Amino acid sequence: MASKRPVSNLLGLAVLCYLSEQPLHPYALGRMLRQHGDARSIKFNHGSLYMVVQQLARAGFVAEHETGREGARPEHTVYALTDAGRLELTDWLHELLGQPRHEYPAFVAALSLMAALPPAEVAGLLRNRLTALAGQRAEITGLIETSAANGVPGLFLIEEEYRLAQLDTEVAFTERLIASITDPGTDWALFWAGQHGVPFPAVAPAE
Amino acid sequence: MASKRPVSNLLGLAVLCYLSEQPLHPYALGRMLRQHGDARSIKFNHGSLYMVVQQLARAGFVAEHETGREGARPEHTVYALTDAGRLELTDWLHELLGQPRHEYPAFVAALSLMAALPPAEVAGLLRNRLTALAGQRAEITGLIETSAANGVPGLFLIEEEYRLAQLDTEVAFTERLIASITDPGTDWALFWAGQHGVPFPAVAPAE
DNA sequence: CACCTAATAGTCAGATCTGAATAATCAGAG
DNA sequence: CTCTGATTATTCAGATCTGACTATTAGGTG
Repeated sequence: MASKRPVSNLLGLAVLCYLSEQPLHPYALGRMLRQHGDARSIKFNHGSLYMVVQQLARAGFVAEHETGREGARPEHTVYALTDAGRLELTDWLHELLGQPRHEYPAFVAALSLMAALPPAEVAGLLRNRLTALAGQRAEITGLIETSAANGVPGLFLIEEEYRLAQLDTEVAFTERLIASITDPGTDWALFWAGQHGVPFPAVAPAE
Repeated sequence: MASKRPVSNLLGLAVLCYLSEQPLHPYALGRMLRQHGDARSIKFNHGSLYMVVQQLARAGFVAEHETGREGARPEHTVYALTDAGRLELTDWLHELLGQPRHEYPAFVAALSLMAALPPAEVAGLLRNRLTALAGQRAEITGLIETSAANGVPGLFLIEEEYRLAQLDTEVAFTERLIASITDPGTDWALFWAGQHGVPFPAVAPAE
């Protein structure tokens, strides 16, 4: 389903969204993304933007609106949303909001392979992680507070609230994990210690 | 930092990890990944595997060990970890465990753009999401239980525990969000309703 | 024993992404 | 008034990824 979309890059969704307001040229789209803070939620890359707009145009979701220049600035091409584009926008949002998709965060990968390091080392690294997470947390709460103070409605900060919630969960999980590793009472701490040097035992998998 | 690595694909990390045990050929690596359940944590693609092994070889992290055949099966090339590869493995794991990196989950993107849909629609979609999340939750708990019953040590299931924690947080967040949307008492519900038709107001950003 | 399905092993064209480069203009320092 | 650095606007080569394709063999079924 997800891969059946002619444009899969989420940057494309943002483009459709902004163009649903008014026609714009790629560079202006990039500016909006940065100003609105949506670049924090959607991976933004100057090059990719032009790429994605091109893809959207090929798929018929956007069309060249006019090509001109403003003042003495370089020439630019303004794109506008098509009807197909408007449909794609709502359909895409429906999919993303309605059905969770399996994802692959880097930390999950690291957790699944961490047995390759000795336990004490992992515990130390996780402690470093905790301080870095505290920094991230401060950044987000700061952003939320200053935004609220500037009168930005809460509606435009939900993604940060979500991130904050996930962050707190990660902190709690990491603390528990460190405790499990350092506490010699748990069963797998000794298993791990015994195992080391042979990181992956031939354990029969579930199925 | 992260982008300075000659091989950035996390599949490469898994390859280094498995090869730290014993030399293997790409197809066998893929089998391990699936059997160990690590394919749930690391995006796995048949084609990418050969790609990544090639990249690792070019970077000097793995080297051709021998090339032969087993039984009447097609010929295959076995790769082994080099010293540089072993260093890269530990360094990479250190980075991933020690420092969180900013990521871009699809749901975050959707949240930041959901204002483009009318609030009632979003609430309905989020309710769908909740049932799907319950399904995912059941899948994970099932996997953890059967694995534990089969004697797989907890150490090899932490990534699922992490996912579970994040999932629960997402459920709680989604429930709260639905409540905020449907409750007419919140400030931004009416803001949203009033705003619709003009999805993105010209709100002055924080900085 | 003929047939079908699944597993084994790998290749490759085409799509996509990234980061760097280009080039012009504006705003402010000195 | 000229130099510097930031902003505007876009392009593109090279790296990377994906999904589909080839080809062989093992194992089971009727």
